[in-house]
Amino acid sequence: MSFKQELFSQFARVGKALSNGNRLELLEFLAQGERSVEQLSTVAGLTVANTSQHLQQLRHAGMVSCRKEGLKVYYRISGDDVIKLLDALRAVAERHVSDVQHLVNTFLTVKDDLEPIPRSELLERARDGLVTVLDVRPPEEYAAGHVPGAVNIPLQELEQRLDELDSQNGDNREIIAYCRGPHCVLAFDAVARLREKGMKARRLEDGYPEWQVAGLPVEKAQ
Amino acid sequence: MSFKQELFSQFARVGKALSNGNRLELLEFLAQGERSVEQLSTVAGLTVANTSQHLQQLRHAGMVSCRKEGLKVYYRISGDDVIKLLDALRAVAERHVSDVQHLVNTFLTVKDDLEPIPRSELLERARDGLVTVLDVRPPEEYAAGHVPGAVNIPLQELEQRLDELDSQNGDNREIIAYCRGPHCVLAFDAVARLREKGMKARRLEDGYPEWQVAGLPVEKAQ
DNA sequence: ACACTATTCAAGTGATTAGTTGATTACTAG
DNA sequence: CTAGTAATCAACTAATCACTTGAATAGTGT
Repeated sequence: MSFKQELFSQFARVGKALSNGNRLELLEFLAQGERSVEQLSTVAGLTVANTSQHLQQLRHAGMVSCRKEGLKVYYRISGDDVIKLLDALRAVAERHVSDVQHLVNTFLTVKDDLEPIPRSELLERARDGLVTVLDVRPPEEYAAGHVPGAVNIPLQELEQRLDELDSQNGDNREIIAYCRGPHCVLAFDAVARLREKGMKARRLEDGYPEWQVAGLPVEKAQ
Repeated sequence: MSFKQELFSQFARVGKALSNGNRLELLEFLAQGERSVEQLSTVAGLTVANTSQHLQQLRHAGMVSCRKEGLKVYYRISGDDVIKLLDALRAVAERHVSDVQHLVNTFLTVKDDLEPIPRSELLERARDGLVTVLDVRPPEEYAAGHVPGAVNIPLQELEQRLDELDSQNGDNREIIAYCRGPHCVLAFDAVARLREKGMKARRLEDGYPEWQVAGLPVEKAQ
């Protein structure tokens, strides 16, 4: 096999890693931060073994790295260039694949007004990795329990820590902010400030307590 | 099938297009400019039928478009975002896949003791008349577009046409060679041969497609 | 040593993919 | 109309891939 062919088939190895919808979904979740195999398997709706196999393919393509801590193995995206690659892929897909355009238009932009988003809808979208969820309460309250996958940035620190949101928020996804409850002003404020910065932001219809009481899944600091 | 899965499997369609070495090679050639199916099949060493099938897959993924003129069908990259995607793929492959690093090191950087020159720097120096720019691609590709002021001498003819370069190159100015892309071996080869002749030669960091996409000026045969 | 958990490995099945071959379509030139 | 060319289509084989299942490994807590 010639050098050229050898080289192209190595590139194709990275391409192969991107050739399966489930793997792309895993990558999207990993783009949010480090996750264990089990977390990934539940969130993607795959068996643990299957998830493990996909993760190993990604690892062989050099797109993710992992670290063992006790029983668990935590996977993470292995570099910013991988995020850039995923964004480039999305850009091509959105621009050229008409079906994607149709899907995105139907499901996203129609509902993209100023009104707050209901809990039920947030859950789906957050699980699908389509939105970034922002918890603007103080760290102690966040630690005691929060919407799964939510990023915690207290309102006072929002301006300084905008970059953190940006990095989690590759292609200007919508940010959904929530706080203590439907009459807590923290989230209103946060949305207003994010919109000033040109980001897409909306408020969750109500706050964490309502979420919890509704029996929706929560995450806690350990 | 859920919206989420639908969306990811559409993205995966683009990923699939990148999952085969022959298709990546076809894309590299198409990044130089429009090509007929037959041209592509000979250059990639595939049968015409096979090439046609690969091209159709690329078309369904929205990465190439085509145009029929008489008997021939000419394919082309369907947008700059596709070039960016290919570069992002290359970047990830280079940085993370150890085999690629090994291949590149073995075949390329050994021959490249002096650092390649970045695009931005070349533009200034060429404008100041400090360097001679050498395009070692075949004449057809050169005609379709090239770096302004570049001299076109295909690699095979380099030895015979050294005098042309000399005449353009009064006081032993530096020669900057470029070709199809950062992994195209043509420019490496050219630099090696020029150095054997005692000339000062370096390689442009990447190739014509990247130059073009970067929005830098290009020249075309009329 | 024991049970228990998170992950990986190994083997198998059905689906998908790459490539070959020969026929078919669309167009041009005589 | 006929011969010839460029590309595509259709049918097929071998290889690869996604996913499942059950067993194996590695680390924790008792």
